[in-house]
Amino acid sequence: MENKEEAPKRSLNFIESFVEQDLKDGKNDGRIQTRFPPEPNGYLHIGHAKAICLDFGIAAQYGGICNLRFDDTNPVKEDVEYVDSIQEDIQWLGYHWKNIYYASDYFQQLWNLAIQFIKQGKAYVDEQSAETIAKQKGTPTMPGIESPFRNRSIDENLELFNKMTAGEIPEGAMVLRAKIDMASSNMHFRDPIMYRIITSHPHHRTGWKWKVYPMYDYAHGQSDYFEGVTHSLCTLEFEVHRPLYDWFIDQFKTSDYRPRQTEFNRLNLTYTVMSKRKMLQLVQEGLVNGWDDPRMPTICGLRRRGYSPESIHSFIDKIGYTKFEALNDIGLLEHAARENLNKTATRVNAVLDPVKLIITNYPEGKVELMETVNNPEDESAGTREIVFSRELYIERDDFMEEAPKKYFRMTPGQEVRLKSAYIIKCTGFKKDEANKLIEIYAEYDPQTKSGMPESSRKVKGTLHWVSVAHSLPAEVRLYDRLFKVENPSADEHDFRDLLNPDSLKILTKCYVEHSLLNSKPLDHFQFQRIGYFNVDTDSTSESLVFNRTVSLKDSWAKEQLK
RNA sequence: UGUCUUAUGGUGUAAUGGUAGCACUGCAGUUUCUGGAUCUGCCUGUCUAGGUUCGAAUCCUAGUAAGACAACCA
Repeated sequence: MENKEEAPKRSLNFIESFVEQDLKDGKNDGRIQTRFPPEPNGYLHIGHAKAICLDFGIAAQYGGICNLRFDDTNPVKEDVEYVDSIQEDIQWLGYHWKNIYYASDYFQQLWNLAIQFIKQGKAYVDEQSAETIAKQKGTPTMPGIESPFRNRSIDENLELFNKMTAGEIPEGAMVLRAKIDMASSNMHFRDPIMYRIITSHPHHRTGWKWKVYPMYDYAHGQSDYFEGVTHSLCTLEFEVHRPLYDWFIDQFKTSDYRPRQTEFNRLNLTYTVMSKRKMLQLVQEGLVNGWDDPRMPTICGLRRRGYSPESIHSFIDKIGYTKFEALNDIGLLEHAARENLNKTATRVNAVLDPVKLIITNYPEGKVELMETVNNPEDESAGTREIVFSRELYIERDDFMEEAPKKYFRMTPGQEVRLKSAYIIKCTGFKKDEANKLIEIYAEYDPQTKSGMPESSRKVKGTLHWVSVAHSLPAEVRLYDRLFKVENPSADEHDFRDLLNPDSLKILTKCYVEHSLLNSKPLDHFQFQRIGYFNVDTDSTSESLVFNRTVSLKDSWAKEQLK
């Protein structure tokens, strides 16, 4: 008899439930197809990662496909620069699209369909100004009024739309509008604009070919339809667009197939901003050092900061998908990073704020190779050797002239362990005229080398260290949250006034162990007792630069706050 | 004086009419050659009022609060 333990059933989120129900109902011949539809007008951020995980994840989970489709219907804002970075970021996250499409692939098809709308009396050319059209639109609580051009003849509409298309009409002079209902309680039904004229900018793919460009509401749903998308997943703010999404498709669909739009909550993170506009401002005004500044919530920023794709997945998995507009604690993202890096990062020694420690009874000129484990959480990571000598650097924080009772580190008369080396006892120290500590003295016990029986002696504190003569100088960049307040977007002040002045501290006089000489940009490490760090893209073997991804939890720091 | 949507511990999220659970945070302890990690325990919750039901976080009604919608942006 097998005693099979029932697999713990992970509960489905509401979108998975919809998909499973659709599958059960046999909709769309049992096909599952999604798409990730970024506009190539900016860099992807962690909010997009949430959408990416859902779009690609649902497809993978239910044996469907997910395409990447660039929603490139506004040449004024879009650029190939973004097309490339978006692809790179998606791949870095570990996803593979079935096809790459562009909304611009459908320009002709969309245009043909627009002609059909005109011929059916469902669209008309309006030649009022943008201001007039806006005014006539009414407000959410007041109905709009109809355009005087609303009822012109089909022939006239056809002729004018052709002129628009041919570039004979100046930008802004005319638009094509769907003829729906100016009194609808849904603003989007008040004769939405389908096409506008843009002659001032070339499109990044079609050049100067088109003079008219479709608007989102018309282009997006129809592109979904043309592609065979079954589940069109987007964020909550598109909820009010859904009836229009459905309306357009109802006007021309010829079979049972139809894409279904479902909205989920977007990702909001504490202590940061996620809006493209604000991020662009931070970059353009030099408040951060570019889109990939490790403090930015962009995918490239997180990558450079040292977040792994796994930790991002894990984070997104933890926050879930609902219809509740939440504000997620960035602490959870940091937790996900620690959880992942704890299992994977090689432990190394780095001293960020060095002070010299001299082992007075250790022979001058002698060196020993000490074996140390690369990762106690992963035996397969193996061991390596590090160099021990008479003169070491330790952390300035790890010494106190007069220490409180709970201080387990170096203080005169107290024993500490040097990680992977010897137990030592502090015998003295030296200060300069300015009363600044410059040297610490200690004696080692030769019988306590790691691995020897005496080394199992109980010692409260263990310190990390590097050998003065064998360590490498390095620059270390310490990052903290970008903003001082939890929710900068909800604050009454300008978000730029809320930036955390201490979000970046650059330490230039650090020493790291010699093995880091061979490290490559983006390699992850744990600097023992300090935190998780990775090699910055600025780093070279002549001049090492590390970024702090996230600190280790520090219960001593907490203790001190009491 | 509109339409749509949402409301479960400090935060996020489950429970699909039947014991309100999980994760993060916090606190206490265990353990440790990282004051890390591990392990254990604890604190804290169904917006309000009615109704339906043997039974409601869940269904209904009404409130309250929050969000979205009035770009020739997506």
